[in-house]
Amino acid sequence: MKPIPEPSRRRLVLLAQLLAQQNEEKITSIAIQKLTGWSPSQIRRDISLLELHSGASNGYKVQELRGAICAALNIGGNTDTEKKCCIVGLGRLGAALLENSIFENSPFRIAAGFDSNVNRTEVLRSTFPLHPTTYLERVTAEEHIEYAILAVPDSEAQATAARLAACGIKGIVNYTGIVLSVPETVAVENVSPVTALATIAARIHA
Amino acid sequence: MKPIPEPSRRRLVLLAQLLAQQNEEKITSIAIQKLTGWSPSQIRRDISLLELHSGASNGYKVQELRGAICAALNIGGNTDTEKKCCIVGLGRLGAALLENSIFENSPFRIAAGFDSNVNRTEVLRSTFPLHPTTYLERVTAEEHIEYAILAVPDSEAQATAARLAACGIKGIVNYTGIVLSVPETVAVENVSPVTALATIAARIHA
DNA sequence: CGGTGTGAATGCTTTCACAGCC
DNA sequence: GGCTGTGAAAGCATTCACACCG
Repeated sequence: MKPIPEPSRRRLVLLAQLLAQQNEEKITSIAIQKLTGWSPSQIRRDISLLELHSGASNGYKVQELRGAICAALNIGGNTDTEKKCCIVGLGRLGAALLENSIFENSPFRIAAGFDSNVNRTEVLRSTFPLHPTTYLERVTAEEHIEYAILAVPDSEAQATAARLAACGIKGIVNYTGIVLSVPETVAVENVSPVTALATIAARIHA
Repeated sequence: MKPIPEPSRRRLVLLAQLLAQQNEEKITSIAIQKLTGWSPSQIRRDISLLELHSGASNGYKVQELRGAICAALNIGGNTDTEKKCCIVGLGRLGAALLENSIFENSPFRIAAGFDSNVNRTEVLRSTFPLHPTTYLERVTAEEHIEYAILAVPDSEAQATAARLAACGIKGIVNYTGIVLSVPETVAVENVSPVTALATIAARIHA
């Protein structure tokens, strides 16, 4: 399968999520437009990239389509494609993510949490082990952790990201207010509230 | 000034943030490449959209450039362009954002928090007022709140987003796992950990 | 009909390459 | 020499429009 362009990928990820929330058995590109605002031809083009060829001529079967998207983007929900993640930084924000229900029904499983303050790793409760950040390299290697959620204080963000990159982590979800510099082998998604607000504000007037 | 295309806007928002973290007095497009991975010609093109014409021929003055970006994207740090926001949903995640330091030195000011559980609004401490969600319409109008951070449970996400849209909110930062349907007058930025991880995972293999 | 899938056309974005400036 | 700013070319993404299918 040929590579799927970035804008389509981002839409397909959201589409997969949206289909998971759907009750109907079938859905048309026009119905998807109503939910997302994307144009029907764009939606059809995105889907055609999956080479699904489900041939159906009046709408897509919701679950089949969702399965095809997950397969193409390797974000399948079944356990054999499960991806291991860790949370680095267990302050208020990081600790809030320990709530495991967030990741239920997602292909991601949190396999470890880290904080440089040993107190926190001992006091907090969670369904997966918490370690001092000193063990970052060892645990990520042993557990084959691929993704990281970064929620350390801004002052430690860049240094921690560099360590994660050195561990061979494939992607970082960045909740810090810092713009990270990492090798291009590491994908970063910036989701700090301030960055997100600024992105929106820039769209409004600019 | 002509409208700035979306990909450029997203990069410029990050660039502004990155410049704020910089110590040097000047910076070149090549130095920015080292930090971000973007190509120098792309960076120069993005900056040229600002019509800064600072004419300098060996690099940009960091603070001047940052100021120009903030001005063009209306994300200025000075108090008169300050933008008011609210946090809706004060569970673990929403409550974590009460930590006001996150928004320090940003052009955004949290002016209110909401939760449907009156207990939480009374127990939690914060530097701005917390209200029961019943008052959402009233308070957003009185306080002229423009942006919202949505951190309610998934089951209430769509309904709450609809209410925010009806209030005339301009943008929503969505920390829920739900894909929101809102009128196109409302900008949405999806930053739930699961969506962010999925976007990254899709990039890796696809 | 009401819908999908897809060449072909259009419209954006990125990259190239070079004139102009310090 | 090293760097910016920008026309012009190349490369992508989106939209159009229509053949085809149930």
